[in-house]
Amino acid sequence: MSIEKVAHLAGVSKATVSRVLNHNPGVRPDTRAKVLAAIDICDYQPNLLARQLRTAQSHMLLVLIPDITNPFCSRVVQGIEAEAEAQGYHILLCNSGSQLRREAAYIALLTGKVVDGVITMDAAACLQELKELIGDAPWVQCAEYDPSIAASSVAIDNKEAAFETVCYLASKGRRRIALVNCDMRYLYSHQREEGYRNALEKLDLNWGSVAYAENVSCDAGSAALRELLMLPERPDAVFAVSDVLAVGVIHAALEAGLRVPEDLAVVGFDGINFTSSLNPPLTTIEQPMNRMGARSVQLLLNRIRQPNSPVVHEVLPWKRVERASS
Amino acid sequence: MSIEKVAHLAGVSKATVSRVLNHNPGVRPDTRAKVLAAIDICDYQPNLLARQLRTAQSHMLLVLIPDITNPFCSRVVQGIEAEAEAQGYHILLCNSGSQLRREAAYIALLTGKVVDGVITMDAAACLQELKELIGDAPWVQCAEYDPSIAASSVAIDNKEAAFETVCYLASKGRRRIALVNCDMRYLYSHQREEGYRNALEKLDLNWGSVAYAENVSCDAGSAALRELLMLPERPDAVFAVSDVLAVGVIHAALEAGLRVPEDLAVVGFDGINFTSSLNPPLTTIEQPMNRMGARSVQLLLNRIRQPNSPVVHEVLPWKRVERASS
DNA sequence: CTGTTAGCGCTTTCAA
DNA sequence: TTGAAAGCGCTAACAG
Repeated sequence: MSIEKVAHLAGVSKATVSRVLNHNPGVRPDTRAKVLAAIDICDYQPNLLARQLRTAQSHMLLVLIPDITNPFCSRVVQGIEAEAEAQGYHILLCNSGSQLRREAAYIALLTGKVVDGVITMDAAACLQELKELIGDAPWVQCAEYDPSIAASSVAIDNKEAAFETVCYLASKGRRRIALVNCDMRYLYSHQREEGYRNALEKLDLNWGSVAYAENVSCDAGSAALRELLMLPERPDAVFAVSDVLAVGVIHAALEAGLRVPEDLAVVGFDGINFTSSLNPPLTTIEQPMNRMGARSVQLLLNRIRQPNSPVVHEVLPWKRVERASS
Repeated sequence: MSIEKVAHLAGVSKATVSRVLNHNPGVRPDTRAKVLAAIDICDYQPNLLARQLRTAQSHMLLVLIPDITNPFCSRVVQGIEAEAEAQGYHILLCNSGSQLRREAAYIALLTGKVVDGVITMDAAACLQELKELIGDAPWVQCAEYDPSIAASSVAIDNKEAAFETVCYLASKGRRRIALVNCDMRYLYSHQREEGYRNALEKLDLNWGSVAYAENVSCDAGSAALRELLMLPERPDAVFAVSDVLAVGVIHAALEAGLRVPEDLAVVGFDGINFTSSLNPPLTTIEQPMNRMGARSVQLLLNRIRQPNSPVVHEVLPWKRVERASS
């Protein structure tokens, strides 16, 4: 089932079979027909490895994600996959848990020519180490990026989104607005906290408080709220930097006998699917997850096709989705 | 940076470099040292494509999933990925949306030797078509399988789980137990419905009703409940074949002014993460998602390493997790 | 329009 | 213990 057998069967040379396979013009119709018939008759499947080795491109993209079970990540991956497929590329997934050892194993595939480029979603704090491994292979940083690294990025304006969210809550009459943040390895946690603080200042709100969740899970969100509820003056609104945390916040609030939104307004971040089916439905800042993924692929392919195309830092729009929780 | 350059630099032959690379015994220590030094000096990275072509194995596994944003799927993928990595394999992800065209493009990588085997999570109804494409390449069916296909499978006993769940609800005093099912392309939807009906019969419950959700989403779950609430006699319990549907059921129930569980008990299926942070927390039938993924990898590797090892249909245990919704 | 030939970079006999 | 040489299956000059 190699190209040579097909050539024999069709009574032509390997080169001609190759031409037919690659839709090369300049093959006489009847020759083409002979070849096609031979291919059909022996159910020939080209060995893609050999082709990739020869052409020095694999049409595969590596995607490094900290946690595929995080709904935000999986939606972005969906966008990546769809766009990659549309452009004739396949994706190789590494669910890294942000463990450098696992990532290194996958990045060896990059240097080993098994993939043509890489998209990362790792926390900004890991990016310098990744830089060491990736070198200057084609690379796009998605959602999280390190401004000092010369690789393109796709993200939203987190500072602005956070600023506007606090203003929104204030406009609803809230005066004690707390932030539920996660750990500071993420660029977004810095940026959203900065937006939060700027807004408090701008609005002359003298009450402010930040609780840090141990990780991005519902339980950690609940724990963060319980912490806030122990304050001498309780918050009347919570802005959580992720929907998953917000789910935990609402859960703990109801458990503590508070009404949402009457006693405590809650706003989340990301716009993952099921938040509209919570009780109450969650107000959130929606990120264009599919588009972030798709755009990352486009920038990466630009880079792959024209290695010295400029690095770009793309900022995509976000959107507030108002629901009953605020 | 080819193996040849390294050989030159070290003053040995390509073969020797290859031996060192593959930790082949029978290389004199000082020769090895020379080679290692040369590798280091020119920062050599082996071309994995060439190696794969030569050895005729890629150490890559293809994973076909209908929807990566479905939390059940992403948890299984997590298990697959972890086990694959532990065994020195990488995974290539196809988020197919159950579109045969997309799957075919990925399966070409199987026949094209880019991957060594495939794990599918597609609905049973698609499996015969996939069989055509996959032929007799190493294949494991995960969660969904077609008993008539000669490929191994990993799943739970859905009929039993559904049967027991209805008995459990009945033991809590429920008498009008409805089923919220999804479309019947899935094997599990048949099996769980069968278990449900068997239990009604066994328990002499003469009230029974099934609502079919259009797809596996919260909204579809809500719609299904609304349908059930229009019945002359309303259910006092709902068993949903997926947690995502159950979230929608609870949402619609509360919206309709019902109390959960007082007026309506709700049980879900799968055991995805955030259901314990709902209000009320969801009772569910937990599937061993990580383990299902991991076991699939093991069976697949058995098959890859010993092509005529027997086909096995593995049945894993499930577990009821009782929470406040029932 | 088609065939011949030379590799892509690696592993693996077979000899020495 | 090491080297020479063949070849995995394909594509891409270069001739004809």
